[in-house]
Parts: sequence; structure tokens; C-alpha cells
Amino acid sequence: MEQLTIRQIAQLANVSRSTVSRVINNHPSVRPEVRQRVLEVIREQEYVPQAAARSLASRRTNVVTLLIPRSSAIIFTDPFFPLIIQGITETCSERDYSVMLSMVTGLQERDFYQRVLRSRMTDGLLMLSSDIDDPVLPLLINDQMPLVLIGEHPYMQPMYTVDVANRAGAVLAVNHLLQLGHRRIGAITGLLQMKTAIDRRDGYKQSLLQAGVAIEHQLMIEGEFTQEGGYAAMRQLLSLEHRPSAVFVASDTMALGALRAIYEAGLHAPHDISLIGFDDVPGAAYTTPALTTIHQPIQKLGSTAATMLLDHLEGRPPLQQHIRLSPSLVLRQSCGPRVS
Amino acid sequence: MEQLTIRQIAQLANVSRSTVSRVINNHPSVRPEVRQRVLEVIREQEYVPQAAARSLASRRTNVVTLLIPRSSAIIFTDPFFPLIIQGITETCSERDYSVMLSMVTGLQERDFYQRVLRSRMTDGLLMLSSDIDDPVLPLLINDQMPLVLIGEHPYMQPMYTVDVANRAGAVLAVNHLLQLGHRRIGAITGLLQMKTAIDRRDGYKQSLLQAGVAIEHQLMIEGEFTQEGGYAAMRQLLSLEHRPSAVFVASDTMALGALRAIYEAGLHAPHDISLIGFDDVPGAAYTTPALTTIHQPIQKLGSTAATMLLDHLEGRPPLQQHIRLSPSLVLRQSCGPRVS
DNA sequence: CCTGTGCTTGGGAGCGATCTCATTCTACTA
DNA sequence: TAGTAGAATGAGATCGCTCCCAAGCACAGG
Repeated sequence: MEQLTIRQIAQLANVSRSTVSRVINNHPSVRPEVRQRVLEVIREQEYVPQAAARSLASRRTNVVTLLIPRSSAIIFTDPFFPLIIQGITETCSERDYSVMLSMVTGLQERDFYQRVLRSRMTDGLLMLSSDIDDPVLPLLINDQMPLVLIGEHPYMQPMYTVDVANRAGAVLAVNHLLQLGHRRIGAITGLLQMKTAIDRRDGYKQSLLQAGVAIEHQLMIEGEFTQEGGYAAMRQLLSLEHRPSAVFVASDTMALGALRAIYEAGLHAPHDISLIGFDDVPGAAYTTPALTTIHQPIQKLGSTAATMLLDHLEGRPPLQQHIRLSPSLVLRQSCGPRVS
Repeated sequence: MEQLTIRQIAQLANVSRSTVSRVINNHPSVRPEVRQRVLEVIREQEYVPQAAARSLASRRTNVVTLLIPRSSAIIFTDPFFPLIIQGITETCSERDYSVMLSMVTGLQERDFYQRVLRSRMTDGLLMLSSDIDDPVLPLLINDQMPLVLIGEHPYMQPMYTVDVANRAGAVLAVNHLLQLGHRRIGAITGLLQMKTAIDRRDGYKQSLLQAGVAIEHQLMIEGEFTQEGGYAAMRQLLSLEHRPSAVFVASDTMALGALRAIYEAGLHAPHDISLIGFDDVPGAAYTTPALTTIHQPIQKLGSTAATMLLDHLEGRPPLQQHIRLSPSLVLRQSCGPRVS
């Protein structure tokens, strides 16, 4: 597969390099018949312009980078990621962009920063938000790197963010429990160094307060966003002398662990205790009992973020700078009415 | 952040561009003190060579592409992927390579082929194997693109492959069931258009034959590698008049569905029926009952594949062209002795 | 003291595109 | 019919690096 250059394509089509370049880049001022002829040759020869030469001259790479920071990597086994990646790659692919993947772990952050950003190999960044105090974010914002943050941030203000309405989702969940008659409702939250965890916990509190139910701090347990985290937290809740009749768990993965703890304690959901999750991961329909949860449009999250970034890169700034997608309640079998 | 070029670095260090280039590329013939001085300037200025210019001149990009073909995309929600990706990015990162992600769905295959390969944006490919008759693989092999296939192929011969010993793993699993006294053992296999599914089924057959147990075709059910697939298959097995006392399920994800079918039939594992999975996904320890399964070193699969590819790209061909990693048995609670 | 050898160093010529600017061509107006 | 605006085209410079080759230099041997 020897590669032709734009020069040879030009010769074959009897035009200049400039004209071929115009055709490739959809520049208007090329006579239709000439354009035809050039496209013909390009197709015949299966010519594709060389990316490196192109970016050197044009200062654009048509590459965006998905940045997965340190703490997200820990929970990278969450089914969350494949879906979000799928949303991103689909959108980028359609619009002729490539996606690079960067998992920034530990102290390589600075290195990454150097290599990827200063080497100009990417036009823009999609970043999964994670720890509030992640040190990379301020650097990126400061450098004016085109950036869409997937997830919100309490005080840093990146130009664009996409997120699910986490707080509203939690309200949805807890309201459901309240409607079933529960009053003593526990919460298993993620680590509160993540915005997502905070928002979901706030939704829990908001819902209770609106219903006039007092908040008991011993009913709110913080844990890692993993099965282990959910398991440990649930054990703690079950060991209370007056245990809750229902629990809101801030992620399905944690809910899995919680279910196990319930099972090991010889109890059954929803009979002895109701459980509601968050995320609606693919496995949630197959737990025992099937998990009632809050569905997030995860793939949409990815595609929306990608769309915003590409629009920005192409000089058509998105109408909204901050988009918040709506979660929804998915009823399954893990919640039931309070038995008194 | 205005960007310095190699020219300015050269000036600041009082040497020529060539010398700076030599320092960057670790060329030996630079006097140590000069090298020091140049490195100093580079560090001070936070200079990083521009990727595009570099690849244009050197004809190398330091980018490898992870190719996720059509049919894999369907089961992309499998926790398999994050881990493999993690293995790949870690290795690549260490060795100064970037990872591009390409999900090739449907009819875009040809397009992808054009855009990514002929545009020379990548030095090599890591491909997740999928359907045996995937149309992209022959094209890649034919083009001599540096390629490591993750998974084996029955008749195409890519230069490099990494895989888990699927057949041996299945033997491990079924032997375990045999040892527990089971003789009527069912199998839920993946779709047999995938090499992985075939190998695991062959291991199942091999184990039975070696134990002198006749193979009954009605006990082997084919299904998709999803929870739904496992669910449907298990229902079929349970509806047999003489149902198996144990079932080998070719993936944990399917096993989840199978567990649900058992539960819905009013049965219990392992009391009424033993179940063994394959993969050891993170959730496997948190099913009810916890799933006995075959562990695969998934992350290692990714890092090994990456290592092979990079070694090849850097002119140090790996010693083995085909690597097969060993799976292992993980005992949990879903298997028990046969009750007669 | 001169020449040969081997290590350092510098300069120039690409790599393959884009982009600006000047030039040619077309067609329309006065 | 000449003049001219505007569209279409081409040539050359340029992007920032690598790599080849020639020149500089020091030292050893004859």
C-alpha cells in the first residue's frame, strides 16, 4: 500500500495541489465539473490526506481526548464507562473526529499534561469529573483548553458541563420510598469528595425535609462507589438498634453489595427492607430481587458532551453552556410498602 | 501559552536544532554537558515537541488504536472492557504511546479503514476479536498492518495473538462439577460464531468425554453473551423433563440471567442446581449466591497485548507470537455436591 | 608534523498538507 | 466594445520537526 500524496492526485486530475486541497476541505470556489473530476480520482486511488501533514499546516488535529482522572479509574469497572464511551465515539465518528483515551493515574498527571496538551495532539478535552479537588481541572481551565466536563463542579467553572440531575434523581427515589409509606429511610452515599455523591445526598435530604421527616445522621452512611462499599455501609445500617425500613443507595454497584449484606443477615428485600439504587446499570434488572432504581441516560451524556465540544471547536458555540439531563424512576422488585 | 519551537530551544541552549533533536530522541552522540544544558532549557521552558511535525518527519505517530468491532460493541456493557482498556492504557502510557479508540459499528467498517489506516494516524492496532467472519480482519492482515488480536482465530493467522486458554478454563470448570458428583451437566454457551464461545464449549465437551460422560445435545444451549441470553437459555434447560443437576455457563453475565431464571422457577442454587460461570467479573462475588467461576486475568490480557505490539513497533519482535494466559478456578457459593 | 579515525555538531533538504496572494478567466455592465 | 467585479486557479511560502551528509575537532600513530 504505497501512499499517494496530494501532489500526485493533482497531476492525475490535471489541476493544482491547491484545487485538490479545496475539494477535500469543501471550499466553495471550485467549478462543479472540476470538483467531480477530482473526487473521482480521490475515490479511485483511495486517497486519504495524511493526518500529520494536515495538522501541521492547519493547526487542527480532529482528535479529542477523553480524560479519565485518577479517582474515576478506581471505579472504572463500573458499567457506566462503556456506555459513556460509546456515546462519545459514536458522535465523534459521525463528525470525523477521532477519540483518544487518557487514564491519568496517580502522579503522572503533570506528565500527561505535558505530553498530551503541549504536544498539540488534541483539539479538545472531555473530562469525567471525579474528586472535587482533582488538581488537573484548574490547570486545564487556566490554559483555556477547550473542555467539556462530564459532571458538575461546585466552585470551578469550566466553560461547558453536562450532567445528570443527580439531586432531582435522588428526590425521585426518596419520594418513591416515602410514597410507599416509609419514614425511617437510610442513605448509603458515595464518598463526599465527589460532586455526584454530594448531589445525591442532598436530594435525599431535600426529599425528607419536604416531607417533614427529620434527618438522622446515623442513617446516612458514606462509602466507596463499589460493591464492597455498599456492603460495608449496609452492614452498618443493619446493626442499628432501630434499623431503617428502606434505604436509598447512591449507585447500583453499591446496591449490589447492600443486597448481599441483607441476604447474609437473613433478611429479604423488599419484605424486610426496601432498597432503591441509582444508575440503572444493565445488571440491575438481574439482581435478586430485581433492583428498583433511577435511570440515567448515560450514553446520551457522552454524546451530548461530544456534541458540545465539537460544536465549540467548529466555531458554533452551543446554545447552552451547562446541560443537565433528566433521570427517571424505574420500578422493579426491590421496593415495597412499609410493613408495620 | 505560546508554544516554543525546537529552533528557539536551540537558540536558548546555544546549539543547533539538530542537537536538540538528538537530545530529545536520545541519540548517543551528544556530549554529556551539552545534553544537560539542553535538557535544562527544555525543562525550564516546558517544551514538548509538536506531535504533528514529528510524525510528518519521522513517519511514526506513537499512537496505537484499539479497535472494537461491531459485534463486540453489542456486549460492550460487559465489565470486561474497562479492565482490558485499563491494561492497555497503562502499558502504553508508560512507554509514551497514546491510545486511540475506535468502535467500528455496522457499515462504517470500510470508512474507518480509510480514515484511520490510510491517514497514517496510528502505528499499530489492537483488535478485540469477535465474530469469526468479521470482514475487517482479513483486510488488516492483508495490508500488513502491525496488529495484535486479543482472542484467537480459527483460520486467519494474524501475526500476534493474546488470549486466555478458554478451553482449559472450561475444562477446569466442568471438572469441578464432575468432582462434586454431577453427571448430568448442562452448558450455556455463547453464540458459536465467536471463537471464545466455541473454545469454551469444546472444553466442556472435552471434560465430559474424558470423564466418560456422554454428551447430550439437548443439554447444550446457545445464547447471546448477555443477561437476557443466559436467562432464556436457563429457562430452556429448566423446562427439560429431566433437567441437569449442574450447569456450566460460558460467561458471568449470562450466569446472572441464569440465576434469575432459577430464582423465578422457585429453585435455589446450589441446592437444586449448581452453577459455574466464566470471567470472574467484579460483580460475581455479589450475586446471590456468590458465583463460583473461572477467573481470567483480563487486565493482564490488555497489557500483554500492548506490550507485544509496542515491542514489535520498536523493532524488538516479541519472543512468542501467540500468548495464552491461564485462567483459574474461583470457589464461591453457587456450586454444591449432587443431591440424589 | 601530517594524516587518518571517530566522535560531535551544524546546515539543508525534505515530510505532505494548508493558506495567502497574485493571476487568469468569465461574465456582466455601462 | 471596453472596463471591471468576482469567481476559479496556481505558485510559493510555511507549519515544526527528522535525517542525511559534510564539516569541525581532538587524538593517536607513523
